[in-house]
Amino acid sequence: MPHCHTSIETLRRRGYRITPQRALIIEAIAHSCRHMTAEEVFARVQQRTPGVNIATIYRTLDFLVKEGLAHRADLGSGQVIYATIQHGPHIHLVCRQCGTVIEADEQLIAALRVQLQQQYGFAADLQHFALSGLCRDCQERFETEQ
Amino acid sequence: MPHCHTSIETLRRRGYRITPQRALIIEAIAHSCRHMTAEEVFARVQQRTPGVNIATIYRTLDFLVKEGLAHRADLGSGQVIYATIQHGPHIHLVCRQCGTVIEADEQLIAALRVQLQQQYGFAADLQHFALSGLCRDCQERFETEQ
DNA sequence: CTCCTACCTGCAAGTATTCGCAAAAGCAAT
DNA sequence: ATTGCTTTTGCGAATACTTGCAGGTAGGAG
Repeated sequence: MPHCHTSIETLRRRGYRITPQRALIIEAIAHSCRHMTAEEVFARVQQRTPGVNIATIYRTLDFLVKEGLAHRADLGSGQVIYATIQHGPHIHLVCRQCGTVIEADEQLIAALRVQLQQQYGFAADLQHFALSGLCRDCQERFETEQ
Repeated sequence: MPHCHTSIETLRRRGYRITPQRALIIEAIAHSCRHMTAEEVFARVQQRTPGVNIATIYRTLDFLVKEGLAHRADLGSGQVIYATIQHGPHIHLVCRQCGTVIEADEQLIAALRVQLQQQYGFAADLQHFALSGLCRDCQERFETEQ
């Protein structure tokens, strides 16, 4: 599994310390084939090394996001998920009525990325982000209702 | 100020009850010229009618978002803001390193809206959403650092 | 291999947000 | 104006997340 080592090397190169806790957390989200909540990361880390504190999980996840080695998406109503940058890029379309999540292709926003960089000098993390809206079914319900 | 009445009428038409609390909260975010945090809405409502509970603020804000009468944006690190749909649409570009927020023009995502509707039948709330990334300065720091 | 120091972590307390339930109050019909 | 049914609210407790601080440890210098 190469990419947790890549992340660790990147952090070392930037002058951060590699603690057992950080290694465990990086490994946890790298090996998960899906996104994980903070609580799920905590459970997985606990399994291998009990005693790691939940505050460390939150701090380290935020730290990895800040360093660009993980992504954070707020799906609304308390659902916050984390994933490594190696996960195939995609968009979460979250219905604000029924909560359904559709995963859309990232190609849709390739043009947006370029424009944001050119016009605002902003390098957007568009690999893994959430959009709120209404799914097809809920749109229909809304129309008939009112 | 017409648009808080519009929101109230919409809710009534959909069969929801108009309580004094709801009216106050709708008025609060409608009259604010900026986005507000839940705490700011609470403060403003308290000013006029002490006794409204903070849980009601959270519940009502979520309710308004679900009904499409307000928007919610998570700017990261605990910053969650709400705004009415009447606010001019725009994108928040939030730097994940330094926290700076740039407000970008909504025109950039007009095409995306159409594509999401056509390909996924999804009506995205693109009037007021947040994107995480790196601002120009932090990109430069990253490049020189490593 | 040991020391040193700044960076990290654990702990416990603090803040933000949500939930369950009983009481209160819209509003439609009478 | 009153009744009745259902939705909302307030309250307190539970959960989710953050912060301050003191002690622990990674990793460079000697």
